[in-house]
Amino acid sequence: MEKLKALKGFKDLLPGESERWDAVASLVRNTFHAFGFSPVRTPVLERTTLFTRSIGETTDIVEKEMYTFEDWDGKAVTLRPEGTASVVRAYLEHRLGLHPLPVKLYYQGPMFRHERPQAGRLRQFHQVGAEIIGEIDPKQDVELLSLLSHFFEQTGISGLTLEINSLGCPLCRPPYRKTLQDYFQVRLGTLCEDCGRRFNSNPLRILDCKKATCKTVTQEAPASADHLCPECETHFKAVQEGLNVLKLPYSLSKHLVRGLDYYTKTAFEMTTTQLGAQNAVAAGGRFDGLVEALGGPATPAIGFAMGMERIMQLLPESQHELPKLRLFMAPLGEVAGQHLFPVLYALRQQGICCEMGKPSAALKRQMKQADRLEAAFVLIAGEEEMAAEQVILRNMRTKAQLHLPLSNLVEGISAQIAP
RNA sequence: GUGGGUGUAGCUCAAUGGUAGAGCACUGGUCUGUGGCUCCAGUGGUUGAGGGUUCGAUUCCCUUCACUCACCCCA
Repeated sequence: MEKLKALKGFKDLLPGESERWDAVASLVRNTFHAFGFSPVRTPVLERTTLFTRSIGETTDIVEKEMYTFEDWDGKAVTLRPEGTASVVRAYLEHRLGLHPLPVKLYYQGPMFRHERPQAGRLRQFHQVGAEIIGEIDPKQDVELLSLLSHFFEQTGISGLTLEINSLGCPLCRPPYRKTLQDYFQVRLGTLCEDCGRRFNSNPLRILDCKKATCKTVTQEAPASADHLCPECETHFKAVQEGLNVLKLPYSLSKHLVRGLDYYTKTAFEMTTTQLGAQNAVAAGGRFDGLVEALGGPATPAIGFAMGMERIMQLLPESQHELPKLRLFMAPLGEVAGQHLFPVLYALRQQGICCEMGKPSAALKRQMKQADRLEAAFVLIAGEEEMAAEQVILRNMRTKAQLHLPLSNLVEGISAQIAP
């Protein structure tokens, strides 16, 4: 029989690692809440058109990476490859724009792209994202970046760089794109094969080609930040000033581009050098045209997404610590076992993490089990103790033992072992 | 989709053209009601799968699959 196993690019999260994910999730909750963001959860399955209209028909994601299939009613549906489109869809569907603007939302959950797995890249991966919808003010850009920066500070991850750029808007991007194509037109011979393709499909992409030969060509290429319309230029300047006021470190990256079509103006990435080729830990930008493109009123917005798997790889070891077992109860014989069983339940109801051994097992064996589970305390209830209406409570670290009466046992235990 | 690397016990890895071993882990004993340490023993592998060469293949060759890294793309 064929061995059953998880699909390529899909991973199980086992005890040990799961707790670390929970810890990061709760850090997300606290941090994002402090910055005024509310959580949303949207379905993982959406109509395919949501993504083709938002991400862009000709992007690689839409063309060859989406898990798309026909639903029972014959309609094309897709496992979401990213989160922003769904959030905007929900924003429009539930008329969240009727709330005071801007609306600030965040989400976390699995995304799906059929790519070849490699370091920091899976087919089911997890993102945490935040969006500010309904406000064009560059202060929103700065607020969002301050959240990003503060969050990573809280994680203890070091060695991150915030890079920013401006991609322009529908007014200044087309002429810039033309300028760029003119520049590359006469240099096509020196570009790599991939860049030859990009020249027509997405000339901006040539700017972040990794090949050395292309890099020498792109070095002198015109930068979008130098070809902005007055509005975009003012906006970009204001963002930089805002970052300076908050003393947030960043660097201007003239050749930073985005993979999804909906981005405008401010674009940014949080990168690391410790993760191999997949060096972006978080990325995002302004998407002032997306809400309208999905059928809503013209509404400016900005957001980012962070890759959970990449964050987990960078998280310092100190964050791995697991909660330990507080109490292990070792009954010797059925009488003790039956007496302790309700006590076990009562202690757990108080939120105390405890386990109980098998009454038929020898004390030595139960002690060993308690040790393996890293129990802080062990409760020993043998025949002698039961006859004397008491139990022994042993502190495993100090080896100190004391007797507790059977009456009011739950209270007696919790008073002794409270952390 | 393209290219490179690697597949031996649950984990980390040895070894040899003559049908496999260690450490860790696990189970038990040493220790008749008190854990960690020591020592001893035990469980555990059709050497990823299929085919070929050979008297004989885990080792050499081919194919395939899986994992992995990189390209592409992207968080």
